[in-house]
Amino acid sequence: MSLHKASFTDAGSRILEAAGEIFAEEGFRRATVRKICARAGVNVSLVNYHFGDKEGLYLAVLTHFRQRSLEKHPPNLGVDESSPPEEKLRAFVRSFLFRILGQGEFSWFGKLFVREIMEPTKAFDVMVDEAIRPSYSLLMSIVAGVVGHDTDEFTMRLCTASIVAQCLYYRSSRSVITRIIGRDHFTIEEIEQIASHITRFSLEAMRVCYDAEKTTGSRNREG
Amino acid sequence: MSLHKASFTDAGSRILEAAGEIFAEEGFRRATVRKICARAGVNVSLVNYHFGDKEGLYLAVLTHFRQRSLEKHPPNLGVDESSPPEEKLRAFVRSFLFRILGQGEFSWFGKLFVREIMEPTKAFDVMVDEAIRPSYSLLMSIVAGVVGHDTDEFTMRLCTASIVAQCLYYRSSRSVITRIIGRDHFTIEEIEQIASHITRFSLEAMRVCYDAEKTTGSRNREG
DNA sequence: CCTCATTTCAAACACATGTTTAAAACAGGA
DNA sequence: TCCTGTTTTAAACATGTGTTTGAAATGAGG
Repeated sequence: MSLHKASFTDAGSRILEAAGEIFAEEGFRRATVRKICARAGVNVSLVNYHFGDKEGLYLAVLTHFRQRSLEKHPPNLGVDESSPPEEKLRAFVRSFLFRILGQGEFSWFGKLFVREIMEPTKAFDVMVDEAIRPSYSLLMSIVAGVVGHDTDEFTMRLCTASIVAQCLYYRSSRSVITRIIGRDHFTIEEIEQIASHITRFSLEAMRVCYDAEKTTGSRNREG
Repeated sequence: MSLHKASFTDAGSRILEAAGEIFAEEGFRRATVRKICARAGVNVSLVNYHFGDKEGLYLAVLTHFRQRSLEKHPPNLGVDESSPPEEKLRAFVRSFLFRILGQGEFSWFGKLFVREIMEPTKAFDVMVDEAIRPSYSLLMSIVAGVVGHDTDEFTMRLCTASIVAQCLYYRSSRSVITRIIGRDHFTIEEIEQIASHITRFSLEAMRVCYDAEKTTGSRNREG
């Protein structure tokens, strides 16, 4: 309160707040500075005064809301280094889904994360270094724990891709999901269900497909 | 030849050809009629003369290239109604991937298909009726064949989503894939490998997760 | 060769949108 | 109160882009 809310009273912060929501909702290109400033209740020229240009504002939004997202949904909440890979995978998928499917400011960075993958902007390099590559690395290490660290890299990449793909789908393809369920957002229970499905689906697939193929039964099968 | 190539000598058809490529590459919004007309080598005003407006051109492109795509990569090539669901799934995934990852005019509709899901335009309704819903229905019937027709609909939707998601990923997330493999297109061999992975991954996942669940009867979705 | 409908073109128009500008409002200190 | 630097504002500006327009080119029929 003392810092977060109070800091959103001056123009720069109000713009940041409005921009976070609108960029997340409509993407960098579709979002107009006029709409952002209208929502912030300030004059259009203030984004140039405070952030240089529209792109500067976008970068400021990214760095500002990254913290919020990660501190709310840490990528491995509730697990430690010694946890079995099944637990780690479940934690990863859950955290990832809540970060991109949640509502409010804690989800804005996640939504921008997905947007940047689907339609990169000039901030793509920054996003890769700060968020995309770390996420993929973490997931790939979890995958390695499931299929065995001696599995060839190409196979691990395919598995990692399959898991990320399933998560991204529920955000990037929400147009067709909206058609089916009639809403454009998920309840917490639905997100949990989706997380469970993706975890279980992927875990069993990896075990049967790749783990078994190598050592044929030497690996653990709990869960 | 008599019809296809010859028809691309007049202005309208040259525009259609150029628009197919540019819309597929850049999407409806980013694509400019000036760029399309420049590539077609005609005056800007001709898209309005022949197609009414930019949107009319887009619709014409969709209906025109849909045939091309489907006749080149039929959704169940090489299988018939009596084939086992595994074969059907493999055929579906292969066909789907080639339609969206291939090169040249046969892939343009597939790429527009993906774009329309990621960022719908006014043509979304048409796309849903003519392509998206048929694809999902076909895949869901295949899924039903794998997990059993008495599986509850929600579970089948989750599995269908997991499969579609993996396919869409390789088109919609090509920005990060390009970062990894250094190219922005796939060879035929790579597409075949991806198709094999997705098929096997999904098949085993569905068998272990849900087919088994039915026979043992007790497994359920936990939180 | 002339006529007229169709097609094509260069130019202009309309509008949205990012940015700049010059003046006004404001805030803190002497 | 006055001064000065900062912040905010309304208006104008620059540019990209879809569309329209009026004239020129084209081509089939007589």
